[in-house]
Amino acid sequence: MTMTPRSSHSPNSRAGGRPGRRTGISEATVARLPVYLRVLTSLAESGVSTVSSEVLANAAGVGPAKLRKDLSHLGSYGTRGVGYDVEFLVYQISRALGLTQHYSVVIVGVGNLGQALAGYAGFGTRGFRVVGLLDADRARVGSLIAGIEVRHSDELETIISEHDVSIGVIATPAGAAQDVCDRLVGAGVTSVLNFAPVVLSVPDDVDVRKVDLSIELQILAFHEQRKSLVEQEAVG
Amino acid sequence: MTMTPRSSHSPNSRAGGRPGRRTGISEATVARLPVYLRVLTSLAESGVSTVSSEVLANAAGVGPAKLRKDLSHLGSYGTRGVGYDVEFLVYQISRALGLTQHYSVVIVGVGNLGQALAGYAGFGTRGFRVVGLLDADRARVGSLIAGIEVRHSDELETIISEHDVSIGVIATPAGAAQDVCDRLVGAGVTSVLNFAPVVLSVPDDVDVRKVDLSIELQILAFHEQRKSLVEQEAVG
DNA sequence: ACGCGCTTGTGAAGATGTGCACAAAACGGT
DNA sequence: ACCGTTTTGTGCACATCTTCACAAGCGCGT
Repeated sequence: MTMTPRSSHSPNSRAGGRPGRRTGISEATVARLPVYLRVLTSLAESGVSTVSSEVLANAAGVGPAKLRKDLSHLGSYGTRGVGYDVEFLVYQISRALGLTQHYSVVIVGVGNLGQALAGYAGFGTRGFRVVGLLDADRARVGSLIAGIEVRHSDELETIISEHDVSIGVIATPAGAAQDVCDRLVGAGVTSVLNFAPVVLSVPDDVDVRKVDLSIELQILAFHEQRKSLVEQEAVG
Repeated sequence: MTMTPRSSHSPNSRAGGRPGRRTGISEATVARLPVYLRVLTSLAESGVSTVSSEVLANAAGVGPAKLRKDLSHLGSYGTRGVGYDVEFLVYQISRALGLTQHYSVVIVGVGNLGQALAGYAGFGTRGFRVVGLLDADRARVGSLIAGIEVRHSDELETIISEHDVSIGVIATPAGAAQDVCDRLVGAGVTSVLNFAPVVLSVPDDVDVRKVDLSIELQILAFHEQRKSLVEQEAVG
């Protein structure tokens, strides 16, 4: 066979290699920061100005020690004996996550899922702006979804370079996903959020995150099965 | 305050405590098995009857050693010097995940996302059957989505007990999610897949998995930021 | 029948993530 | 000014996950 035996077997790999060596923030922590951020935002709206690690941790569904360790990676915000200043912490987490910058996003595939994503509140707020809704089906082109006009996939490269898009969301059928991904990457996108049930292959300097409904269901099925096995054993 | 200081701070907790002690399959492995399963199914459809760990691992986007260790937890299927029999492995993984049983699923919330989920192919196949589509909005009740009639949320308990539903999918707005979750759990559901951007609290014997679009985006933003920092440094 | 090349399965080492327990620090009341 | 209470920040031990490296096993050609 002609294919290189050693293609790419790094999991979430990005350019450098080791996670978090530069920033000191580990992958696991990064995955939890958005949760803290949401809880904090909600607290701020409720007029709370200070939280303890215990309260915040409970609201976020983690242990207090983990929370404190996570936050300590950003710096020593927080006052001993008192807690954390909500607004200040919101700002610090936002900054750590890079949400003080603005990112342009294109969504490719305007089926039910694509429409749901386009309308999703989380996209509009917090530094993300959907600058393109693309679909291969000309019947859908021209319609307005969440105030954005659907354009044809042919315009993918144009839109990406016009708006300096760095994040692409793939909500196409499985068959089209790799092609779309290649075009996104070719046009300069460096982060991809993939909803299609396929494993995408990309260069090392591109990040891919996968959201896969059927995988989540299957994981739940595993635990369901385990529960019923335990039940049977308890009976016997 | 009257609330118990120690509420629930276990991460994905289920009844027993330690993960995988009974089955010997670790959480990380379980999360990858569905990926292998999909790749294998696709290979089987292409007429491939045998794969090596290297080929399968590349197709699944993991390293070969990890793949072999994962599979070794299910048993010693696979032949040294040859590889794995595709069909046999499909069966074994399906069995390990509990997909040889059938699960009834209800989807609550029939907005764009709920509709996308209802139509999603992964739900119909592989042991899952959507037996209920529920919405609180009477304007939507009665319409047909993916061949299933939308019923009113009031019927939640009825449908769950009639069909012995064990898995509930929450695709409602954030505000309604915890109430819906409580009702699902109250009616006997033991696994929940949550798409609403809130942290659900449930009894220890109920599994919750969360899918959160805005969290995924924020994680990508973090890596984007890190990339641009590295760039700057390279220039300076 | 035998040896050679290939690929699995796995022990052991290393990396990453988690939880405990306590010292350090800040506030408030006296 | 000081002491007690509260809560952070973190060193350390433990658990989990990943990766390496290689022995054990299998099939094929001779």
